Parts: sequence; C-alpha cells; structure tokens
Amino acid sequence: MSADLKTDPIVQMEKIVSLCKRRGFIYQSSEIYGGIGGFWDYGPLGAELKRNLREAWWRTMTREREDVVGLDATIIMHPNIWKASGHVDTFSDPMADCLLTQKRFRADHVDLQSGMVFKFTGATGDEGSKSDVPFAVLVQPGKPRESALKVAKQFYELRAVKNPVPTGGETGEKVENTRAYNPENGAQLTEPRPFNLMFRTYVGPTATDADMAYLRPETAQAIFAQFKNVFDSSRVKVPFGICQIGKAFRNEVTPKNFTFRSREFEQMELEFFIKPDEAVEIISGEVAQWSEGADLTEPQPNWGWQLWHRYWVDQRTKFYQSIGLGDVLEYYWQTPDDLAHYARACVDILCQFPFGTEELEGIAARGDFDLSQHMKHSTKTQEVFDEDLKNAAAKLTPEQKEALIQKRLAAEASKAKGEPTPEADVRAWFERLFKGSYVPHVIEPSAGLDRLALAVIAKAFSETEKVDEKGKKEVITVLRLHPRIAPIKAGVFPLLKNKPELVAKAREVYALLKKHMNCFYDETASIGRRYARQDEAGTPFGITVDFETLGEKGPELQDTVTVRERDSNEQHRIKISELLGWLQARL
RNA sequence: GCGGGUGUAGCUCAGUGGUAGAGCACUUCCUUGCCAAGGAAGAUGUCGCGCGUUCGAAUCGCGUCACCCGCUCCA
Repeated sequence: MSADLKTDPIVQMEKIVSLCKRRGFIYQSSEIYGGIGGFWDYGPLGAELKRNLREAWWRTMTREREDVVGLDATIIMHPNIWKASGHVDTFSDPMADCLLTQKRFRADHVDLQSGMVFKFTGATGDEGSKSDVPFAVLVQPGKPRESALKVAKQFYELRAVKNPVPTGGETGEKVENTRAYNPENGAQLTEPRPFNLMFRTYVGPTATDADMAYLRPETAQAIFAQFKNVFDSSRVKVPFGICQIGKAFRNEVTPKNFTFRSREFEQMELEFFIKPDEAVEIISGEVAQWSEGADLTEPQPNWGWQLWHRYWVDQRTKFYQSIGLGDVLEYYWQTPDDLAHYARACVDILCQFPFGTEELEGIAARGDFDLSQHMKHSTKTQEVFDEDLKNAAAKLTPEQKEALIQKRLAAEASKAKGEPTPEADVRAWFERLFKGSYVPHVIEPSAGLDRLALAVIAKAFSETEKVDEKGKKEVITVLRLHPRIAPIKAGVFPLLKNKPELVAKAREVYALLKKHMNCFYDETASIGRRYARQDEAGTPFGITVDFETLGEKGPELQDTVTVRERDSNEQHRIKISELLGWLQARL
C-alpha cells in the first residue's frame, strides 16, 4: 500500500533542502560562521551529481561532435571586456526607494513629474515625541499644502511621532520634470543608489581604481574574446562552436529559491558561430526557411540563423530528455518587445520547480553583436575569411550584388528596434563580404549547471506513504535520478554481515565494479534499510550477494547476484561475470 | 534594500525566566535468509552570533547574520 504525497510548494522545497543537507548533496556555504547569503557548497553526493551533469553536457556538446571545441578561460579578465559587452553599463541600475512606502523604483524609470514641492524640516507630536528628519512631498499644481501635509503626517507617524505636526514647508516650490518623487503618493524618494551586479576586485597590491577588475558575470565573453585564437589554432571552419563550462558571479540583490539564484554559479555555454544569411545566400543560392516539422537532425549548408537557432533548441531539448527532464520542460519564445536590441530571437527553456516554472537555459540568436563590439573596442579584427564565399561572390553580376544590398537596406529601414545601419556602412559591409570576409553570427545556448542540478533533484524527489503490516505509516523518500547522472550507480551489499563468505564475496564484487563506476558498499542494518538508504541517495541499482551466490541453491545459481532496481523494486539474477556489462548498458 | 516569518542534536521539532529534551539518523555489539525488523549499550548541543536586563536567559530587550515568504531586482 502506498500513495503519492502531494504537498504545497514551500513544504516541498523545505523537504528537498533538508534531504540535500542530510544526504550530503548541498550545504550552506560557511555554515559554521553563520552562513553567507547566496553561496552554496556541494557535498560528496552533490559533487558527484554535478560532475555527472557537467560531463554529460561536455560530452554531448563537444566530444560527440565534430564542429564544437572547448575552452577554459579565466574568471578575471581585462575590464574592457565588460565595457565592450555592455555589462559595465547595464549591470549598474540606479535604484531609489519611496521614503513612505519603501517601494523600490529604477531611478531612471520613474515617470517625469511637475508640480509644487513642500519641504518639511521635521515634526512635533503628542507626549513630547518629535522627529528632525527632513521630508518633502510633491503635489500636483494648484493643490493645497494640506494634501502634502497628509502624506508628511503619515511619514512622521511611521517615525513614532504621535499626532505629528510637520514643521516648515509653509510655501511650495515649483519643480518641473523631476524623478525624485513617488508618482503614486508624491512622497520623496531616496537618492538613487547604483546597484552594480558585478563583483569587483583588484589586480595587484595597490587596490586603486586603475587596478580594478571584475569577476566575470557570465562565461560567454571569454569565448568571444578568444574567438580569433581558437579559430586560428584549431583548423575549424564556420559553422563551428566554442563551448565552455565555468564559474560566474553576480552580486544579486536578492538570492532566492535555494541554489536557483545564487551569487556564485556555474554556467555551461556554447557560442556557435555561423555565416551571415547573406553569405549563405551567395554560396547556396538560397537561405532555407524554417517551418513547423522541419527536419532538424542534420545541419545543412543552406541553413540561415533561423534554422540554426531551431536546430540548437532541438539539440538542447534532446539533451534534457536524455537526463530525464523531458516531461517537465516548457518553452518561452521571447516576443520582439522582450528581445534585446541586438538579439534576433531568444527562447527560454523552462523547467518546473516547486517554486514555479523557471528558466533553465536561454538560447539566443545574437547576430554579430558580441564579436563586433569586441572588434570595435579592441580594434582587433574579428573577421574570418571564407574561400567558398569569395569564389561564389566572384561569380555574381553587379546587378545581383546590388539586389542583395537593396534587400538588406530595405530590411534595415523596416527594423523594429534600434537605428537602421547607415547605407554607407551597409555597402562597406557587403564590400568585405564579396571579398569573402565577415564577422560570424552566433547562436548561444546558455545553461546554468547549478539550476540544472536543482532541477534534476526536484524532479527526482518522490515521497510515498507506506503502511506496513502492523498498520504503521511510514514516508518513503526516493530520489528517482536518471541512472546516467546518479552520484552512486550501485550499492553493493552482503545479505547478512555475520556470514564471512557473503561479506568476502560482496567485497569482491564491490572491488570489481568500483574501477568502472561510483559504488557504495554497505553491510550495516537490514537489507531493506540498506536499499532505502540508497533510494534516498538516488542510487539506481542495489546488488546483493546472497546464499545463491555461494552456490547453496545449486550450481546453476553460483556466482550470480541479485540486482534490485530502485524505481520498480524488481529483482534480476545476474552472473557476476556479466554484471559490469549489464550495468553499463543501463547507465 | 524594505516588510513579515523562522533559527534548539546530522534531520524534523517540543521546550514562555530555574538541571537541555523527543522521534528518526549515527557508532559498537547481539540478532536477522530480500525491501526503513528486534534487543542492548553509546556518542552527539557555543539553544545562529553579539550586547544588555536579571540572583539566574533557549525563554525578555536591542543589534547582527542566515534562511523562507512577499515587494523590488534578475543585461
């Protein structure tokens, strides 16, 4: 008798956090010193799980492909990289809070207002209560001082002044186009404070501004910054990709949802470089268009950015399916309004967590924005030379060339976001293109490893209520991790520990498997309890050495073991000589 | 950064001013022929941290840190 337990999301998360700590998946960083917000450590099982996920990604993204190579770049890089990428500007939003309601605003997004400002110097109240805190209120033109007084009274009441009588502010002061007051109630906002999400540090001992550097807020920029080196040293040809796994750091205002949004996290990113659509058109005579149900299994020479983008969404989906997340994925296609000005398309792959459906990976078509930015800021060319393109372009008539240019100019003119590129720049770009040179465009599948680890744990977490023969209720916790990513692949047990023959044989089986996969040997407590311990750790297989193994039930069962499957409780009789192959076929 | 909540053993939690507790987990031994069995013994705590009030603080006050929820933020 068992039944699935459905609990509310908060309780569900608490249970997952508790299991993670109890079994050694995830601990709070620096816990003995009271912890540090937004940082998490991985314990023995968590480290194995994360390593398995990381290796599954690496294998899928580069080792099993001919067209992707790897990179391992530093966390601290030249600060100008972050100027070129836009992070220095866009990662520092000025924020201001309403002094009355504490509501927070992006200081540069508050609606412009005009009106009369009444400035109060403080307030006195009953029982000698008073405040010297200055406060100001903006009221619409023509409105009386009383409406400002009303807001000011609320403000001073919050500061423990009883029946406050605000002082000062006898006459209003005309103000135009200000962002310093809350549009909802007129109350003064705090001074804008910058919130830069990049961690700063200093390179060298002097710690002056000239030595300031940032911890990378994403791994992608290192790939762009090293693009030319990889291209020149790796015998790769566009289309090809560079992938990287590494730590990134963001000084989040509010880390939340366990490891989902933390300040130090690990990213797995691919930058897949493709030819501009115009180059594809020149070489192939056309750019294939995507339509529902298009065959995405094998990349084709006539693919433009759109099909490449679809291809990578498909590839990434298959990856998630291969580690057991297939049925909890959702997709969000960003609308033209959502998109950053340089992005052509972006799809978020979302995953169901107890706290909601949240982003696991973003797959963006970013054009040539990043490489062009680095080309501009570094003054080093990021162009590649494409011989096929040069030869194909040489065969074009002047009219055909002009037609391509006109098509692009028309597209620029009808662009939804940003300024159209000036005609002279477009013509210069085509001039280079016809000679076979261009800055590659890029498709960027960018995934978070820590959220992936959390996603698979949350997906695998399962509780059932069991009632035993005595009517005693028990909650059974099983982590149904996909065998491919499970931290421990098999538990090895002697049926009984007081029988030396069983123990010796079990140690032998353990030694045999241990060279090939992470295993766990356990001889304490009843066999059922040992199965249950491994169920909680997500171990997919339990291997028990019993009396049949010793040949007590006849020679045909000698040197066979019981293999018990975590999810079904099914048992199989497997020869020790075939055990390794049997397991490997299922991982 | 603001507001609310929480913080006691590895985990879940009880303990409202007077000797620090329970269940599970853990260690050792016995027992145990397949799904968290039983018995015996044992170890485990700066009661998140600091300051204060008090003869005496896990308990009351102030501060602080962390986590959760809600705002806000998330190129």
